[in-house]
Amino acid sequence: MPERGYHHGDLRNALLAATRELVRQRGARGFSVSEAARQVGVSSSAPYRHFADRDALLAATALEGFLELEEQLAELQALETLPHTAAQITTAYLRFAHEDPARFEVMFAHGLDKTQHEDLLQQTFRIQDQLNVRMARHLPRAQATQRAAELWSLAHGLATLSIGGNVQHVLPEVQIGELAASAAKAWARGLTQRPGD
Amino acid sequence: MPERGYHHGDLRNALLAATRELVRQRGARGFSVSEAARQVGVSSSAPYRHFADRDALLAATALEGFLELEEQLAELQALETLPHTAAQITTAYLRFAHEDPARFEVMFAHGLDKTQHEDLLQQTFRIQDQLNVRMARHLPRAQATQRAAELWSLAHGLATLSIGGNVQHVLPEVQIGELAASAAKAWARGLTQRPGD
DNA sequence: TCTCAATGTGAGAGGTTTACACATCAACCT
DNA sequence: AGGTTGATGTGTAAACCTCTCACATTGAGA
Repeated sequence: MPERGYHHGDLRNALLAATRELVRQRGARGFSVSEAARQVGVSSSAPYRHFADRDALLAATALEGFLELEEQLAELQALETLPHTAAQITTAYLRFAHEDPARFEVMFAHGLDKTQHEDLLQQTFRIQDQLNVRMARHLPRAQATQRAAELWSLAHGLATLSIGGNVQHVLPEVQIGELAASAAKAWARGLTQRPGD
Repeated sequence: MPERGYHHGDLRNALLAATRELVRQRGARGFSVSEAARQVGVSSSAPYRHFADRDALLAATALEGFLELEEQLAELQALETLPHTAAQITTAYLRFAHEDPARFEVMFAHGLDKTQHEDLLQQTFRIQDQLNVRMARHLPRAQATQRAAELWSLAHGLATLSIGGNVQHVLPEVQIGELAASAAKAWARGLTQRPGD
């Protein structure tokens, strides 16, 4: 590891990396700007040159998470039927959440006012769009947006409850992935059955 | 307001009330034990006679939330069909979440390790039971538990995304309640259509 | 070469959590 | 009555954290 001079050179990115790791270890609540600075080897006030405050640093790591989520959704290959597509998206979402639960929590922590962080809001829209496009392949255009929101809700609920350990204790034997696929397929089948009502 | 002597008399409850109000105002993150103590009129170390630490105080208010949620679910009258039941439960859940979003967040904050707070876990089970019973009215017994978890996930996802403002910005015109009912009914219809697969 | 804008440092103000020794008081036991 | 005691509140203080501000350092461009 190269000795560094007075200036770090890439502090912003180094802080983001340290933050992600710290959040992973100690959780969103346990994380502190000071410790991130310490880990990177700068003074505890240095981070404030790059991030307005603690929340801004967390928001920036949340943004990275949203970008990654968009990528992972984009990589999914299109499937034939709506039920399969719904199950595919749901399980992918679940996988992402389980990869780094603490960061996933940061991404949706209500503490971060998304209206204060325009970029976060934008990225949220792009993910919605991902889902819209995929729904539009199997549904009338007029329905797509609402249905996409429904699917997202289903996936998100599965993810958060599962991460929080609320499902495992009740259904230890069932794989959460199977449950997700089953719920998504049921929802999808129900859509095509009686579009009205 | 009566002058109080050296002892408060009902500090535990007073703290719970103050905590709920503070969490409602400043959010879970903005809440501090000190401020709750100040508000109640005791020294900042007094709360630790009643709660092991900050998290314990939050866990206790979360528990109150879970008890209230169980009550509200218990009050729902049984309906004829599965789709109607699913929609009814989902909208009730949503209503509860919107009543006090910050407390709802505290209830499911991953920061609180439910395995550390046995009572929280227990109450979670009782809510699952509520749903199980209602599902069992319309489905084979063997399915009920899993289906209840699916329904809970759907409702929970709708609630968290809606609270976080992730749905409103995408679908400003659609009432979140309608979206919830629609999703729940679709899911329910899909269940009865082709139980297998 | 000189200057300046960006970036890092150190000190410090003000807030928080929590431990600990001590104060107070209601209730209970003689 | 009078004394003891366990529960509950107080005050102090240590260890932390966020964030501000004046100052130091340095690379890059004029």
